[in-house]
Amino acid sequence: MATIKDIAKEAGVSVTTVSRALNGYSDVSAGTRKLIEKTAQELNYSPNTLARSLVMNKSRTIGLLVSELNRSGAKDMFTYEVMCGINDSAADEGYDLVLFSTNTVKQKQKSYTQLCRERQVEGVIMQGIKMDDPYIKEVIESNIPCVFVDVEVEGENVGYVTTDNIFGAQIAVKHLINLGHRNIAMMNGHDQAHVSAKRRKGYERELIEADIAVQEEYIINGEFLEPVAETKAYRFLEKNKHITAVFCASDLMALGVMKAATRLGLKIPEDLSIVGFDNIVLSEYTSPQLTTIGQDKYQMGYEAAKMLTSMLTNRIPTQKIATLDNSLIIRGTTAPPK
Amino acid sequence: MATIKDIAKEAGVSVTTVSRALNGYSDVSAGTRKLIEKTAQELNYSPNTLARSLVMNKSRTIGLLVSELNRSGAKDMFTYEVMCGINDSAADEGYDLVLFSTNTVKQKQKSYTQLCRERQVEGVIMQGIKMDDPYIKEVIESNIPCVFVDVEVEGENVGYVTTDNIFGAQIAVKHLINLGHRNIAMMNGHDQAHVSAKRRKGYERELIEADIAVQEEYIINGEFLEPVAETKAYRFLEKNKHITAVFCASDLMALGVMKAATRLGLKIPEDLSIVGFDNIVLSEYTSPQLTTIGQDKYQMGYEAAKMLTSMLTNRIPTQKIATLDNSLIIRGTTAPPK
DNA sequence: ACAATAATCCGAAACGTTTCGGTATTTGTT
DNA sequence: AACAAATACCGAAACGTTTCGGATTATTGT
Repeated sequence: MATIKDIAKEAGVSVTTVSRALNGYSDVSAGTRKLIEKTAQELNYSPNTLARSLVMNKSRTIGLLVSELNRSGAKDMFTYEVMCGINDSAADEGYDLVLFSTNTVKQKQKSYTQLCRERQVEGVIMQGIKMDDPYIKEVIESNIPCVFVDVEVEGENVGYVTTDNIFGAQIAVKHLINLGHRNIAMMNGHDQAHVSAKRRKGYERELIEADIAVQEEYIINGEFLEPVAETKAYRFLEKNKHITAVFCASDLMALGVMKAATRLGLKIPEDLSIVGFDNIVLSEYTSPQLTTIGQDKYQMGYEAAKMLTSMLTNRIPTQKIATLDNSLIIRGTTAPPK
Repeated sequence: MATIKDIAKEAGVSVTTVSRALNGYSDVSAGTRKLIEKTAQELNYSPNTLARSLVMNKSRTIGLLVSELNRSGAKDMFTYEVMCGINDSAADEGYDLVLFSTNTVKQKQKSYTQLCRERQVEGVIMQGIKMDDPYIKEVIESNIPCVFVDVEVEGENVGYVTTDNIFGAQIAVKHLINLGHRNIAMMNGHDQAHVSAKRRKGYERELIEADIAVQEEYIINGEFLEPVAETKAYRFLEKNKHITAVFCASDLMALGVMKAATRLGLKIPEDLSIVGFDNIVLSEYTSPQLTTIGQDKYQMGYEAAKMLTSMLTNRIPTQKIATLDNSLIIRGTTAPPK
């Protein structure tokens, strides 16, 4: 509980000098600096960041806003891995991380700007937020720097990091086409996810390139949820026996499709090929192992935090978009059609 | 950026009155309160928590110290799920959460007390820390309230939440014995984990109860890591063909054992029964699905945060130990021996 | 009508820092 | 020797809040 005052008194100097000595300013002699450092050590001093932040108007804190940070995120470890990256990067740059967990209820009570100002964060990273979330508009209007993960929003102080979702979807579908598939369905996420639109575009683009007609009814909305995907896939596959492959916008939904296929007595990959998206941990443990599009979630988090901190420190305009690579990981759920 | 001063000026009252009005004190008339609230609204005021914390000497912030918050935690979602519980509970009580991620390198540079004081946290929750971690001693000595997850440490301001690890291990082993197994090995975690000692004790106790001799060489150290468990299990099972079951101190290690068994041509569960511990998400996706001891990780987190906040608010001594239930989840990796 | 009490309000200090502007001392220059 | 410049230090204000003690006015009981 020793303060800078205590040190000043003990060392017989002013608080100004203590502050300047401890912060490495040049206008303090080597002798007094040594003395001050010694007494600081003795008194077991550690600075009060609150006071510092207050006067400097800089908290060196960034907010991490995860929409619905909850157990359902436990299956795809997406959130967690991104968070690890953010955490490491923030630590590297000397920023603290404070967790904002909101849900729709809380959002109604408190505006985004209020939330940020109350907790005095310098910037925020947003993850898992839907495109129609009211916070997005607020973020763009506010002058608090923000970077989104997997939502393509831009603005004066707003950037995002994502992977090339169109490309990812294209290589997934191309893989299926190369294997000889022609009747390829898509299990997409809900409409309000940015990645859904992109992945769908990639799917369609690749089909057109191979001269395969895009059939609206082959695109199913699985809401990014495993059970929903399973139910929808069951009904769909039951009716559409000619479908030989399905591209899923997420691994989790792919798991649902696999379950549905199994229930229908379809052998994977002989009767039905499946490719997912995300390369979640689980995808290696299904049998057969899931063919999927891999993206480096940790790196996404790392880049997001890096972008934000650079926005915070530089006045020169920072790169506000980062598109990371993704790649096809061929495993056991894809094979030529019979 | 409106402050309490701006409101005072605008409303024509003193800052004292504004503060007291906004904080619901009684010595302000209904009229002025209305006025102040209105102008606060108009100026889009939000309080500066830094200033508040500084003067009140309360930050309403709790630190979450996760040792090595990194990608390796991605497989068992343990950390993540506990965190969700902590987060929810902290939010319920009106506390903010700041992430401390440390590793052994950083710990050498900065003491625990320094870390806490710098970030002005009122208390901390520790997770995934080893028994020989130097921070533990510091925690007990310091007067900063702390609760551990899965480490049984007690002190004036220190509590912990865990599940009944001895009991869990006992019901796991009892299940194997009831199936008819007699030669049961144990894949334990590293010595520095508190849960290792407990689970081992449960294992031994149950064997003794069934009049089976405890063989030291049947207890293997898999370091809580899947690849280590796999290697060790391979060597062990190769030499000890009479072993018909192995109890693992974690699901992750159980996965390793399963892989080793498969490589040795052992059929699960016909040739080898396996039971894990934790009930991680993955355990449902192996084939066959893993029989394991389930514990509610979310609840552990929730209880931990609840305990901490109650320590923080009450001066009356709080319950400092919480032991949660766990239960046997029978799935596909256990069967009678041939 | 008068004191006692209640109801409202406010000034100023405090929390622990940083930093602007300034002063005193020493050194360097001619 | 006189002056400029560099060096080492410090006082006080500022950041935005809370809160103690007091001050002013209105209400009450007799």
